[in-house]
Amino acid sequence: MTGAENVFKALGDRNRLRILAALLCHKELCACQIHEWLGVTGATASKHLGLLVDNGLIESRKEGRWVHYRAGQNNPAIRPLINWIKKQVEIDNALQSDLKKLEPVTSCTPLELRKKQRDRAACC
Amino acid sequence: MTGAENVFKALGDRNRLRILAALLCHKELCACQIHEWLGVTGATASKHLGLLVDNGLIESRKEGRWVHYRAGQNNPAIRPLINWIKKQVEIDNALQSDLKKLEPVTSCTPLELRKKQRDRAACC
DNA sequence: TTGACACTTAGCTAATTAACTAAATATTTA
DNA sequence: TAAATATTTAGTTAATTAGCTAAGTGTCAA
Repeated sequence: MTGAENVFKALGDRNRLRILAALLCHKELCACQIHEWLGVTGATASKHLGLLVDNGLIESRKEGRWVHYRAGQNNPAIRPLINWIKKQVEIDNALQSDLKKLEPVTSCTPLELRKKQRDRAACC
Repeated sequence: MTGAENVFKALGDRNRLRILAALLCHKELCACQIHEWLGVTGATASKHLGLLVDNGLIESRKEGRWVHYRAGQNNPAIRPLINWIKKQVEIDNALQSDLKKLEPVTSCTPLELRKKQRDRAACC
């Protein structure tokens, strides 16, 4: 019925909240970086990202074969909600240590990240 | 993991959002008034109310055999979130016309409401 | 004290959904 | 052009959950 209901449904999932939290402290992340960090298949990550986009919580920008995501800015109605979430993320210790694990992923380009993944796969 | 996740889960349900919307424009409602208006069994309404209470979104006050509910005020962290919801409720036409149907229920005491329900049951 | 009443808890069922694999689409590189 | 890569879509399965009925708890009134 209400748009708010769908927005809350989108936010009421651990992995989608993680994605939003990551984008609140990283400006822009590539789909493959997010999928790597989340620890789910690319298909699953893509679904979560799509849901967040549909509800205006994040935005995407396509660049060649990569899709970059950032926190939603274009919908002013949702701004205060995102600000509230930002505060909750900051005081959530578990989430903060979770976000630390993002750093090895964000410190290299999507290309380098892929190479690492290939190398890791080769050793098994 | 995060508290925010559970808050959003609680809000991501149509009937629980309806309850909160009702309490944002009625100060205090009895469980039986809410259950009547929602159109679900008392048990189901009770479960929804319990979930909202658990997450600090509403508060309850027991008075004899009745339990009165009101929007949450005691948790300052959640205040801005509730204010945001209030705005969304105001601009949601479907929800507004839904809330109009609350009036026949709020215009009589729990006792009178019960009597009406009995009369209605008797005629079938 | 007995019965009616308001609400909650327990247990079940049907619907929803998060995750996976496989296949499709789109883009780049050899 | 063919192969590789990044992402999305389709379809399946297992877990979650909103709703129900029935039973339990606490309060009030006859």
